[in-house]
Amino acid sequence: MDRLMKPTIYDIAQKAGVSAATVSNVVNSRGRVGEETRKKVVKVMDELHYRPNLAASVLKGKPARTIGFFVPDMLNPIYMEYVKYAEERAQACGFSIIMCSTENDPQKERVQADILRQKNVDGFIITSKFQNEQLLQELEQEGFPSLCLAHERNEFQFDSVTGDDEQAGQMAADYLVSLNHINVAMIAEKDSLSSPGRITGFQKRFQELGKNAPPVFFAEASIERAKKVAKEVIREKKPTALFGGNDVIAVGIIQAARELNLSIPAELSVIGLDNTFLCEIVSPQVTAISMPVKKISYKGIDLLIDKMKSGRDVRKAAVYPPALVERVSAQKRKK
Amino acid sequence: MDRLMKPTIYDIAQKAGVSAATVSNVVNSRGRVGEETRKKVVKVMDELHYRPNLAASVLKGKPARTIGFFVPDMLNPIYMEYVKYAEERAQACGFSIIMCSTENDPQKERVQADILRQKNVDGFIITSKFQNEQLLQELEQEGFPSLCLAHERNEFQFDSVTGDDEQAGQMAADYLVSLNHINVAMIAEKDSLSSPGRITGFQKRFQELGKNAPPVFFAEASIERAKKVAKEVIREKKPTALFGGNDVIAVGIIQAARELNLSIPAELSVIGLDNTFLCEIVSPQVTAISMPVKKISYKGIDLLIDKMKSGRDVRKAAVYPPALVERVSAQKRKK
DNA sequence: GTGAAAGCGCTAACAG
DNA sequence: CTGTTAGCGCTTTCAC
Repeated sequence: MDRLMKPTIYDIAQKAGVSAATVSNVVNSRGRVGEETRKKVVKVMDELHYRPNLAASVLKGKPARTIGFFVPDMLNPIYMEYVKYAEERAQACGFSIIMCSTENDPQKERVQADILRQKNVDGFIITSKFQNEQLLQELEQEGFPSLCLAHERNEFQFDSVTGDDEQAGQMAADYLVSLNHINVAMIAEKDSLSSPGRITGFQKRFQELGKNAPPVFFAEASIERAKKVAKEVIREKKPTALFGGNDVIAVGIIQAARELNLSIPAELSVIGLDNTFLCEIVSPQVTAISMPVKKISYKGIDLLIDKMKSGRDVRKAAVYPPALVERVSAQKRKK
Repeated sequence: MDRLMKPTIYDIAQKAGVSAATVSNVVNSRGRVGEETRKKVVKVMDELHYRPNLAASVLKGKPARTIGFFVPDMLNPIYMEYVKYAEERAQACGFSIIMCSTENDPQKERVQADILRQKNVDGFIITSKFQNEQLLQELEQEGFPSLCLAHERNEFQFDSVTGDDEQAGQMAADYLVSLNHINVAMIAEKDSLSSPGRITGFQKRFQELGKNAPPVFFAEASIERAKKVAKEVIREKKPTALFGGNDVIAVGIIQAARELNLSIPAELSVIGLDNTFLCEIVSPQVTAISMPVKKISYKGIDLLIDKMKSGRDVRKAAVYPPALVERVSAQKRKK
């Protein structure tokens, strides 16, 4: 064996005086190998710093132990959190995560999905509505293991793991009502698959409690945009409380209030949804309905791996309940 | 060809009436292929939705077009920004990024590095001091393409791309001095490889300007920890201005001031370093010395790819100058 | 300009 | 319990 080449199974076999098959068996703890031989082989592998070449076993049809993870925007705190925990869990399960930022561009989605599949990635996790419906259809048809994280696509057979958006909306409503707020509005993220549930839950709950359903306004997922919309809403509706459909929007509301010299929570109560680290960074700190991001990510990885291994074709969907995290951005309405 | 199997070059070759070698040549635009044949082959590839299997070509020794990206903590905004731009650039260059969160654990560093190399990753980008020095030595010895992003390791031969930490510290000093602040302190990140340069630049500049070098205190890289240290410093030193060695620390200072009922910038000026999105989220928005994160990431990817392709062994290091971004957290000292 | 053939490193029957 | 063998899909001389 050339001293510069990485050792192969054959080098190990030769040096240990066994066959390549035996080495392979040792590496994969498969087949019956005598304890003697096993030890010997292990010893040689250590000495030579043997590292199996995954490309070869992948070529033979074994899994690449790699997952493609698609996000529209890596700098959005909510996606960062999903990524973080997904990677954490994947690592624990012996998988790696390839990041793919798509910018919501169907073209990029397609190109990256193709590349990842050339790389024999075992499955995809998709964290926001893919723009490329045709791609989704192909994935479904081929039965390529894919999972929707933090959103659902009922038209497709993909597994999904989400927080309960409707319940989250409901909880926000309950909380605001318990604080005596009547003149309330919601600013929801435009084009988000989470928004409909959150809106429905919020409005329905108000009605169930015998109040008018609060109006809903829309903003894109950026603090800047949300701030702009919030300013308009505040000026026109003069609400005593505002519900941000996600944390980024809640932060936009906070900034709008500041620029309008409205004090929070004295003059305006604000409640967010997701409970990312943003809530603790801004001031005042934001009361929010918390989505169990870590649990969702972990379960997403688990379900996807399960799907890859079992090859099951029945769809699985997990939904986790949100929870209220009280901080200081909302208070009882002053008489 | 089985209708369920992914097509191989042989399937393409057969259907196009040529040999596998020719198909390979077409795929890689290599060798001489007649225009006629080329078109025909391309057509068949399209029809069959042919997607080359990277595992096979990697096995043959071609690059996997994948980079391993190590971060200690994905939720730290500065790393998120580095990842974001690195991925963006890598994508443009036809590479993918595998994320690896190490939590500064030498054991994890080792395990993940081994796994990535089994996966035939072409190179590593390391964003903070690896704890596992032995691993670094091995990488260096084997000439495995690796690059230090946003820090340097002069003991090793790795390429590096950084912002100029010393100059950044200097600029912070200049700015604070220009604002008439004399009673100043710095809170730097403990155990960060960026801190020494930032500290040196900051202190030296004060001395060059004929002032006393401001004292430096240390905090770990978390808002919580920084806040705690900041409170102590404020109580004991009663500074008129505080320099946060990075944005996370600056935010900790802001929160400390708030809890101490000190108004910023009226009673305390604060300046951060890095200029991540955090600076715009907190209030008041933070004046900061900005590191050109995007440029650094882009260059890091470019250098690493260059290194992989050229196999050069001379070390390259790029350093980018910081810039002052004025916001509202610092102002002229009141008489 | 195109094809035949060997082999990258590993796996999985199947023999022995 | 261990070895032989035949590929996985692609690349790359080297003939033709």
